[in-house]
Amino acid sequence: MTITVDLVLLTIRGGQLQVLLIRRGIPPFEGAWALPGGFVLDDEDLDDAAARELREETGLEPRHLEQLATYGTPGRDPRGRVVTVAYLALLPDLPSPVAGSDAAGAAWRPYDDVAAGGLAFDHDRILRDGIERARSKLEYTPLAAAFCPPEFTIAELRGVYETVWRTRIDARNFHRKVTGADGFVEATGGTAIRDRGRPAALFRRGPATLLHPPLMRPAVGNPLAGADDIR
Amino acid sequence: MTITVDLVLLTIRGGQLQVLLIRRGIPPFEGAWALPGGFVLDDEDLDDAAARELREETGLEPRHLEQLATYGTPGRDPRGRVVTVAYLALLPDLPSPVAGSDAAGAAWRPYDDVAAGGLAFDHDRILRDGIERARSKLEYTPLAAAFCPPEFTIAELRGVYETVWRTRIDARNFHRKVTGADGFVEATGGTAIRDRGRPAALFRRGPATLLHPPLMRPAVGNPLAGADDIR
DNA sequence: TGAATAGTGTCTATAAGACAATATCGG
DNA sequence: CCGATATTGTCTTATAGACACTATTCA
Repeated sequence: MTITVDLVLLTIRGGQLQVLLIRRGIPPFEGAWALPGGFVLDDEDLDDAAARELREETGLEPRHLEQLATYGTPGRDPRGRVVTVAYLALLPDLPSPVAGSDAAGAAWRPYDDVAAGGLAFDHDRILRDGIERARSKLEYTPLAAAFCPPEFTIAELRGVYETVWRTRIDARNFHRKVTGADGFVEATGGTAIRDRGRPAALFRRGPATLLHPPLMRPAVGNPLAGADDIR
Repeated sequence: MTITVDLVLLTIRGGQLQVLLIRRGIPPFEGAWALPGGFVLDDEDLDDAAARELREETGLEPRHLEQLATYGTPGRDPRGRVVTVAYLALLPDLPSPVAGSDAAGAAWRPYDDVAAGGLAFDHDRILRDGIERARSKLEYTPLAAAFCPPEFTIAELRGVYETVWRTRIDARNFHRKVTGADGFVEATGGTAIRDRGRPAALFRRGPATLLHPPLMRPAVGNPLAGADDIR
């Protein structure tokens, strides 16, 4: 059997959640969009393979990279039995769209434009699982900062939540909650004027890795949503 | 490369969290304890392979079986490059310890006796990850019922939390919270006398798959615990 | 000054946790 | 009745969310 890694690379650009996709130049699924990925080398750890792919596609060192899940349904790749280990990475808005990419057809695509389906292989499902992982991890980890540059304002951090969760959050309560949560963010002392209005204090990510208590997104209508038993 | 599945099978017996282990009869790690597992067949989905192993080891149909993570560090198996997809299953206390097992040396072992280490391959780490997954999923899913028989009392459900979390929970507040959470448990109408005292009402698992709000274990001292970035 | 954004204070509804009180069994 | 466990109720405190208010900038 063959082992590959596939990457769900997410960022926020222009107020939209975007995902890095590659336009396939060869069959199968020629011309279709796919998640970036590649083969795991013979003597390479899975995490290292994912980090290497990330470097090759974006020219970036991993900031947050975590294993998502593994997909191995027979027939998912028409060329033969391929098991893929999917990884999720969250990136700040990059200066150049895809710096240093070795894939000619790489592009950031708004998730909303892609969510309807049409990706190669089983990448629609992998992408959906990655989005859901990101959404839920914002609740109980300080991961939202991974979408931000090293120094950011509370309003920018709030924008991450609003974009990923597709909700509107009260700026004042959010400010109190985030600055009050132990180890979530640390003031740098600096300030910045992002738009009009009073300058905002700058923060960097704090040392916490878990939020107690979590920042909860509003309850999701019915309590039966989100089944995640055996796939 | 070779693909295997390994199972972290957890149950609660005698007030202890226990894990199903197999004593290895052949090298490598001959004589050591290991997680049950086996090869993924050429035309078999990963989830199906895990379910098949579960049946072979316990004679049971899966009640709760979920993918845990995938481990593929070169050298983790001295025989060659083997990538293993680990699964987590939660089982009620079984009548016969390991009914229908095809592995002669299978046994339930208290997690506390095994947590110190000594398992074959990288199974110490896989087991630890499985335990942590179970602990955290009790918070925001109704999964604790997977440790119980089809009908159970609230006190038994509370015992699951107390055992897995190693905490003591106020029986009265727990009762109110669990019976009040929408879709967590449903009264069957029956009652049962488990020990001395007033008979307890029997419940079965409800339709909810997520708890809103979650049942939180007490905050874990420092906020830096629980890192789970790239491994 | 006025518009705009940042940040603080206050109030209220809700939930969590402590714990009293009542219910129902076996002996 | 007594001891034990189940279940309900009450009280206190903490937190979430709504929203008034103040602060600081640019135009």
